[in-house]
Amino acid sequence: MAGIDENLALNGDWGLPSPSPRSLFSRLLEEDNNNVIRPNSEHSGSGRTEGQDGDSGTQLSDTSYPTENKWSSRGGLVDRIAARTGFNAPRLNTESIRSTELSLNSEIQSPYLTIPPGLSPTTLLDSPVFLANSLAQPSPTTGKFPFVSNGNIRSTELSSDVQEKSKHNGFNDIYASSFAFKPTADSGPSFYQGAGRNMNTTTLSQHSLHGFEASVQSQRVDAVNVQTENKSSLHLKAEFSDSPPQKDNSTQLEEQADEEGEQRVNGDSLVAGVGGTPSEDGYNWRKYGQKQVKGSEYPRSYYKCTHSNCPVKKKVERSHEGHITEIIYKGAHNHPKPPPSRRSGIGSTNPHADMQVDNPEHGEPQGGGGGDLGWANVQKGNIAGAGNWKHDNLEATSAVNPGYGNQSTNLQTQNGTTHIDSGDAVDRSSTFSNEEEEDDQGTHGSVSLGYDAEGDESESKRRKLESYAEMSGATRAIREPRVVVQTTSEVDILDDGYRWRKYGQKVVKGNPNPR
DNA sequence: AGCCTTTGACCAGCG
DNA sequence: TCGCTGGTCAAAGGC
Repeated sequence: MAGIDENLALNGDWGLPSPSPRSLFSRLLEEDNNNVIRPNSEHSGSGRTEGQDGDSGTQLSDTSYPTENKWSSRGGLVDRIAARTGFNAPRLNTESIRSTELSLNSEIQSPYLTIPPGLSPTTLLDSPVFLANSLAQPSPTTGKFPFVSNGNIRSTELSSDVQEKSKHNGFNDIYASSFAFKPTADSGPSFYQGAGRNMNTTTLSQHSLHGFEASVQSQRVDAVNVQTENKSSLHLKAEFSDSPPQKDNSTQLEEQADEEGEQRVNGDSLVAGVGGTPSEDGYNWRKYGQKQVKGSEYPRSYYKCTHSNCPVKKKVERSHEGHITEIIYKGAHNHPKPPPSRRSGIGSTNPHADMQVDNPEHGEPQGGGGGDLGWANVQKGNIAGAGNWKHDNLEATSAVNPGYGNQSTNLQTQNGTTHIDSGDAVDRSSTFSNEEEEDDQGTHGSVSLGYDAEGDESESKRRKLESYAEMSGATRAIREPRVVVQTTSEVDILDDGYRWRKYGQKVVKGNPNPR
């Protein structure tokens, strides 16, 4: 939506804006700002922190040179846009991170991303995107998990919470350690390791979202995709923190494949678990249909929550291998999670379940809402929304849990990269990905997911799938230590808490995207 | 016996 | 109006 337009505008940035119109730029910038803000304002009203906005504004004013201005003010945004459009996403300097990280954590050594102290997960969270998300609702995507029931979680809170909770929640780990991809993983790792395939996305219910709808659509991550809704956050955590993207361990991979999770880990995961098996996400699902969807490589399964009167449905696409490539949740549960005991054993084994259970709140959000029935998809969701899915509701695809709240987020991590898409209508999605993905996702990125979706759901899916496939494939193996953050929206992650000024752009050989 | 999955058919929306 | 596509229904069968 607006985001897209904005993006477009931003895109213009990539190219040199015609010099002529400073005013034009400024205007664009302003618009962008507005847009950026908008999402928040629109959705939640909470938008970014004033500071950010204000800053941007100042910068804008400052920018006498269009290009610089843009960058200065929105470098991040631009990048994001670029990312969306397919341009490279800004990269985080992992080196610095590593160093710091290393000092902190020996394990983190992995070439993968680690978030340096300077960059705290918090900052990331704080990033506009996250903020939005946070504002919106806690979601894995946002990085804010619904630890807080309401979801009004601020990055700061999150960060703090995360840290504190990290122990409890994988999610925390994610942030905290987060983004540190360890090759080894170990431990938890299974999540990641796997390689993930993709996870799913979860969507936040926008309605709930105040503003942010972050939906992440499917992300394919080699490493892991995590889609989570509120609850799913847990999954995310696990994935992130735990999973070393690369790793792969075949077993892990498989597990991951299940990725989703944590649940899967034990259970079957994703497939079975999250998506497939209902229970894995803590809820009981009944499959009521399966169909090959055009544009989708894999058949889509339709599930309904077996709880009486619970309107929640989910669509799960699984690869032949059984890995879930995409999960879309529709609606919010209007009931607490059933005891794990039930079938799949999900409960018992599933961390998710536990988590969820533990965090009823998470679940509830939606529920509270009573659920919104609408699909919250970021991916397709809104966009599609027009079509199949309702706007109001977000369609979220989450690999993990659809829990209550419609929040959905997808985290995809590819081998080394993690994509986080949050798709709100607005876009607050950010993706961390390897370059490879960038391409695809760039366009797609969170953007693609949500936004792209606007254009084509199918495409977004395809992209996802493709990327996914790619990820799983060779790409995975090849990881670069670097982390690319793609932000779909202006607001996004670029804002890593730091302000960036673009001081140059160059086409690098071998890289279609200007650097 | 109950629940779930499978699968073909039906329906609705959209171009 | 037709065709395409996605979502849902419901019978049959399995666990």
